[in-house]
Amino acid sequence: MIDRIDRRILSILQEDSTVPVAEIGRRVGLSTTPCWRRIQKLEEEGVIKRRVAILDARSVNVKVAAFISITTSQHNADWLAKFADVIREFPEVVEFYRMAGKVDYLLKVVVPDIEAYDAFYKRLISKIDISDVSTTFAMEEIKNTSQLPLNYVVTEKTREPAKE
Amino acid sequence: MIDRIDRRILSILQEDSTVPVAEIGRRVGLSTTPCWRRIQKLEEEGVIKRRVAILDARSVNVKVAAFISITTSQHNADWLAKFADVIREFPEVVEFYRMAGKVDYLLKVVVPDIEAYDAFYKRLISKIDISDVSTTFAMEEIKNTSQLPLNYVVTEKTREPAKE
DNA sequence: CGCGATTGAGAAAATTTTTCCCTTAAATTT
DNA sequence: AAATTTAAGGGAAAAATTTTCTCAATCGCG
Repeated sequence: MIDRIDRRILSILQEDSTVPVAEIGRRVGLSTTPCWRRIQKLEEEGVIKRRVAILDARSVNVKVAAFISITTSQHNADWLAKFADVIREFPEVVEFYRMAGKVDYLLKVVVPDIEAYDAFYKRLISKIDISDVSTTFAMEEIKNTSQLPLNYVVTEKTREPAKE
Repeated sequence: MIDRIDRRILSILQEDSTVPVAEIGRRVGLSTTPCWRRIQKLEEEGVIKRRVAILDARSVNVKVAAFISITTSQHNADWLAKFADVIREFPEVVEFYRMAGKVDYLLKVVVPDIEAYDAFYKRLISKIDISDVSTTFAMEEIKNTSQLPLNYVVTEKTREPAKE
């Protein structure tokens, strides 16, 4: 079970995973070893999934983000499995959800520009047969974070009321 | 300018930032020092924005993702600035875009369940006056990665044709 | 009360990052 | 084409950090 100290550790690592364990320990009031063990445990339990470098979209030339809403008449597991496999092949697709409601699937795609989007789109529909598609483009990215809110974490005995 | 080696380094770090510099060097055919210097440079230039821990949404009790489409009659910079500030306060909002087309803004929000979504929604509309809102829920997260495609990176002299 | 079980701490070992100094290769100037 | 600067790589050593090991304190509970 995650406790308050774990939560603070997670908060720090979500923000910046380069801070040394000793420093994390200092901030949460622990010495290096127990702090290190907690982090280790959080990794083993899968609470921490991975540690990654976050790149600047502009620098890697993907300045345009598009959201693609897909509605399909196909609703069986096989079709979805195939669809999912195809999608996973495209590195441009950074998010992919099955949705409730009118739209069946939602994709977030990143590409350099509109032309590249069009090229991507053609490749996509050539690979898989989808009936109804609609795309909207993001003009401005106001917020985009990998940090999940930690105020809903179930800690020892008490559910905390919302508060970061 | 980013070259092929840099791109391979970025690819490795995007996937797993815990691999030692010496090992990265080995994989890209460099010794530790020049590899380390390249990484340093990529950080200074802002190509690498940060290094973070990615948490498991389930483990931190945010099992539901919702997309909120907002249409407003307000279209001036002041209103947007205020709106953006309000939104940034909510840790539940992990993405926030200004869109082209019918919908003005798109938010991605993560919460534990539908009730929590409703509570969030009430807090949101109490803080800011928005006219037209529509929410759709993700039933299944099929793909969600922080890894940007690197096939569009402009490397020395030649633009690479699409190929991961 | 005592007895595991859990959690924390300090010191030391192992690994990794970072610095320093030197060599090579490429580019630029004359 | 020679000379000179500039950029990039490499090895070894220093510094910092992670990881292991051993031991002490604390807590829950029969």
